[in-house]
Amino acid sequence: MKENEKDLAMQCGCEHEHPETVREVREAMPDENVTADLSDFFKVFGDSSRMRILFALDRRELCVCDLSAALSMTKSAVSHQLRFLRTNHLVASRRSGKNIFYRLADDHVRDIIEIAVEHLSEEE
Amino acid sequence: MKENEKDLAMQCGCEHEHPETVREVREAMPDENVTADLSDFFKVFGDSSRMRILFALDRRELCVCDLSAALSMTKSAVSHQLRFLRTNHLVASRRSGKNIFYRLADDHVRDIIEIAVEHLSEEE
DNA sequence: TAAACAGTTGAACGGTTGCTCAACTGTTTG
DNA sequence: CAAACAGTTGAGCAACCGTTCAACTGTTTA
Repeated sequence: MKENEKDLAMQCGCEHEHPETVREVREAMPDENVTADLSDFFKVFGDSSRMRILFALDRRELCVCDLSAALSMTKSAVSHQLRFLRTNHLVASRRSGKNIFYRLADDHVRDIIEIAVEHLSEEE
Repeated sequence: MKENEKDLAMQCGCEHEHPETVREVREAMPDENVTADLSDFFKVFGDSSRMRILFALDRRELCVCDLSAALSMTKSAVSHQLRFLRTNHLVASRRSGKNIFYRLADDHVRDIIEIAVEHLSEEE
């Protein structure tokens, strides 16, 4: 067993895995920043309150107050989630008098949800 | 103000939102089960360890030991995450002797990640 | 059949997260 | 300018989640 193969083996406290395979997969792995950014992005969709907000905004532009009424959430809770969504560039806003209207920021949201619906409908 | 409009207004402790809008959005909202299933699905992608596992398996079928070596995680941690992924039908497995090999279950994984990468690359 | 290895599982812990509450900013209206 | 309304924010709390650890199952091999 070569030195670098032994190193790889050390990683899991497991002595008999397949070193060639491990090295190949390791080298093909994207940078940790990339996978972290990706999972952070999906985290945004991974909450049912945010998902419901996205569905509502998919229908039409809405102010915080109407959103909170439509979803039966407090304005505060909605606002917290909207900030999250805004930070992740999924929604955009404009002020109109006392109201701030939110809308979906781009079409990726619709695309991604569409594929997810497809996947779920195929699950048995 | 009609009775049902007052009801909607009560929902957010806010008296002056736009009742027509609120009702329209409410009626168009998918069932709570649907949004819950969707967010549960995305939750699976919302963790960097699972994301890295998916990238590794996208490259090739792998046993738990090799996965854990390639990602520098304990076998236990990998196994817990694989169970999560299996429950959500994102990976499938086969036993071969002492090893259990995992692979991606279908192509939706690749599609979804592709769109996410696209979205992230457009963010400024 | 006993030892060695691959993988799974459940409990426990520490960190994260989503909500509530209360205080705040900013805009409009009297 | 003061009151009323729309929305934001930060602290605090409870629930959730990912890891570790140790004990376990199941397969192969000597």
